[in-house]
Amino acid sequence: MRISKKTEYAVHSLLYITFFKDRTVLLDELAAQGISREYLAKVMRLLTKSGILKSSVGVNGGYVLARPADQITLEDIFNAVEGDAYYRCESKSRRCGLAGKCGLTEAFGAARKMFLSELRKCKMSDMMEKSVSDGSWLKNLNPVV
Amino acid sequence: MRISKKTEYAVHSLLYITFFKDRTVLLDELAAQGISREYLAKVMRLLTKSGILKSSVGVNGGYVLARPADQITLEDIFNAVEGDAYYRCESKSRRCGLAGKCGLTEAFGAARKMFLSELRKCKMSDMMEKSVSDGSWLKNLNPVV
DNA sequence: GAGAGGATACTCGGATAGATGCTGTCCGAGTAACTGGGG
DNA sequence: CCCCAGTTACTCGGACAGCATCTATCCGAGTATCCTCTC
Repeated sequence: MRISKKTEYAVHSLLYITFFKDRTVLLDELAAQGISREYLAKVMRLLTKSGILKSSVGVNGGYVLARPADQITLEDIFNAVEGDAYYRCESKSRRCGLAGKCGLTEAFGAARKMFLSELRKCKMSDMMEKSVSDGSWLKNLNPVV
Repeated sequence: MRISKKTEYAVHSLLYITFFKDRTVLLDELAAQGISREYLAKVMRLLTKSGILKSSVGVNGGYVLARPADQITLEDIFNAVEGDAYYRCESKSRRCGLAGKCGLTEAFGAARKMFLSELRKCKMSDMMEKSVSDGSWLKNLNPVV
């Protein structure tokens, strides 16, 4: 449930890839945002494994989106990157007579659902639009052919 | 945003205190659930500072609820215990041209609001009822006068 | 001109180390109620 | 009977160690394309 830097790295890289959607993007290009290259590689692998990206190895390899940007939500990215480990009441492993009957697991489970459903509303294509209209770097980038 | 053990300790202890709402409860009683006494003391202090509990030191000291159990929500407890540190996009500190314009901070902020509003629905008194009706330890406890 | 083999340019993924924050421990300080003795 | 000082029973809060996880680094392995050489 923690939001780590991995998610930030993933989203920014996906924005970049979305911008150059008609060509494969290199890891080095993405790392040029100021992200550790090797660490980013691991994040990209998570996105690839979960089917958000397609990667190809070898010469002319790199990354492309596996599906259109309006079919990728922040929830997809969050799940791919942060995993689905989550809180569970551990009272049973203590001398706690509640033995998980306190309803904590359920309450936090419901809260997580709301959290995720809010992330689901946020599509990659929306973020792309917002970033471009805010006059960000993406606007000024020249495709490095 | 992480849900640590502190929250679990806090909720279970508050349940105990709620059950014996007409007397002060000792730290040792609460720690008897199988929680490190000294660590729990820190959690209790967080709850006291945020106005959920009232504590008194000295002989006959201990803890009591600062307000009725139906006016204490899981959100109150969560905020008191986990604090309000939360995700902020740090792209500015990198060579990232997005400079925080990606909307990540806003998106996760909205998601957090939904998360908290769900926790707000869960009152201490509800959890108390649930725990008792599930035949838990609370039912069998004899007030240690 | 075509096929084979080597060079090149990428990603994959495991091992490892440092940083950070949670968890747990220790201990002295502070405070309020009780107790007992002296006036 | 009353007051005062000492004792006792608590919480407060800082310092510190252990540990898990996140972050970052290193490096060899694997793979696809391209280039060159040979026939």
